[in-house]
Amino acid sequence: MQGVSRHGRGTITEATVSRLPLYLRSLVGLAAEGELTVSSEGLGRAAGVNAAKVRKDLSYLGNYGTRGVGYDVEFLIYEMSRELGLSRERAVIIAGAGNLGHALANYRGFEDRGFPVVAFVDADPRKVGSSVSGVPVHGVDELAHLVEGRPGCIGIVATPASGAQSAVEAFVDAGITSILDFAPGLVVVPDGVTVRQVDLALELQILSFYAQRTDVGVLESAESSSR
Amino acid sequence: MQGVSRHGRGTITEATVSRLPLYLRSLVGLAAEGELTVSSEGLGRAAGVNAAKVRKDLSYLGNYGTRGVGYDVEFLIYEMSRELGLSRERAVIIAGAGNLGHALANYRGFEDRGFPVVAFVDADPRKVGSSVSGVPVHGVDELAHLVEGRPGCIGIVATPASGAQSAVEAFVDAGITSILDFAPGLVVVPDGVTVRQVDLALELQILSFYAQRTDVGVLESAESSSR
DNA sequence: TAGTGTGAATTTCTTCACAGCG
DNA sequence: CGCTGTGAAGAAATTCACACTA
Repeated sequence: MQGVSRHGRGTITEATVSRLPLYLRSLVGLAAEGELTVSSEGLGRAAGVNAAKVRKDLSYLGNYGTRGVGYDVEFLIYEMSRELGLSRERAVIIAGAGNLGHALANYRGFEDRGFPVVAFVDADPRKVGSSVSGVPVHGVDELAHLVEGRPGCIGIVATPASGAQSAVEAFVDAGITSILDFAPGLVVVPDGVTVRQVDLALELQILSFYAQRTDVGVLESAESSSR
Repeated sequence: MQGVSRHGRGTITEATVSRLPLYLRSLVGLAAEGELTVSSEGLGRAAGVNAAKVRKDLSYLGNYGTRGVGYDVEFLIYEMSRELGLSRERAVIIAGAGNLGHALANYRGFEDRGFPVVAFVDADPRKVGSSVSGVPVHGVDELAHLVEGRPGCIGIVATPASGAQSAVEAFVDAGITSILDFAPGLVVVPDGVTVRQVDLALELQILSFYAQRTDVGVLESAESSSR
């Protein structure tokens, strides 16, 4: 992909965008420790990223550093939050009030970071009207109404795989353009809609690949001491 | 990173490794629909990847295709499973028997895809000895014993952020080298240990960035019909 | 003929290295 | 001097395009 065009200077690439939240997380930590400024070196150490990359990434946001000193922690938090669209809260609506949905609704980390879970929607009429950890369960037909007055809210798909495509379509029809999808399988969306998929079993399979290499290494080292 | 060296032909790159499970998922779906062979075009469509990339990725595994025909679905499933180290089950141990841990233990998708959740470990002595959805909760000190006789098993960190580093260390000390980490924050591991981090709030922040671009577009299109 | 396998071209991402500023 | 900001170099990943073959 070719980078995301922007208001200010040139473009921010995908790779950079996906690291900004990482920096933000680290900066908040540094601020909590009372640090007033931080160098690219220091921020890199905190975020697990090398210093040159930090500088290049931050340079996309503007010239916020001071040569010989570093970056002002609070100021950078402010600018980065703005860039990430975190200046205001974004409501989260979860499709699928099952196990995973419950866990997500209970997860404090969302609300804490400005993403309050405001509602479930579920296709099962028996669940509609109930409420889970204080979050009400609505019918899918109420989605448009839920989105109203909550511009820029985010949808989470926590349905079984079979329900994912229709959940996504319901979100899109209701005007939601940012979706986090936990269901395995391909979903098709129109242009202008962003979907990020988190497939947990798929993560385990990737780990399995690397684990196997270790397995082999262990077996090998029983015979020789090869790497 | 520089690619993962291999037994057979050259190397498989990181990017390719992370797509293999995607192909596998699609192939299993195709097999269930009774497809016997599939072209790179068809597999790409099913996996959401372009055909040239599919061919290049698969060529790392070997010359498994037939010109003019495509790939044998069952055979490719077999070879890919082997490559991913899925020929045998890999037990999963979850650190942290909280909300998220519960949801993960209940998630059928793990067991179904060859990753049975065999145990929790938790630092809270009040939880030790109990069991959640049929999965027993052990003390951290029992970890080494749990890993014994389960080579190549995988650890999942589902603790609060504050407990993540020590959970990871406990896993590593017990001989686990593949870890899926749901806690936000940097964890440090020795060489030879693979950690994949899934930070849910971070995913939402990335979505927020793209959502903001849409927001702006909406505001703009109230004045002009740009875009 | 349809579709693989792969060199070569292209694009994207990372890292280097250093001029220049506070 | 210390550290940013950035061109330029390098590496990795993607895409093109086509020779080749079952």
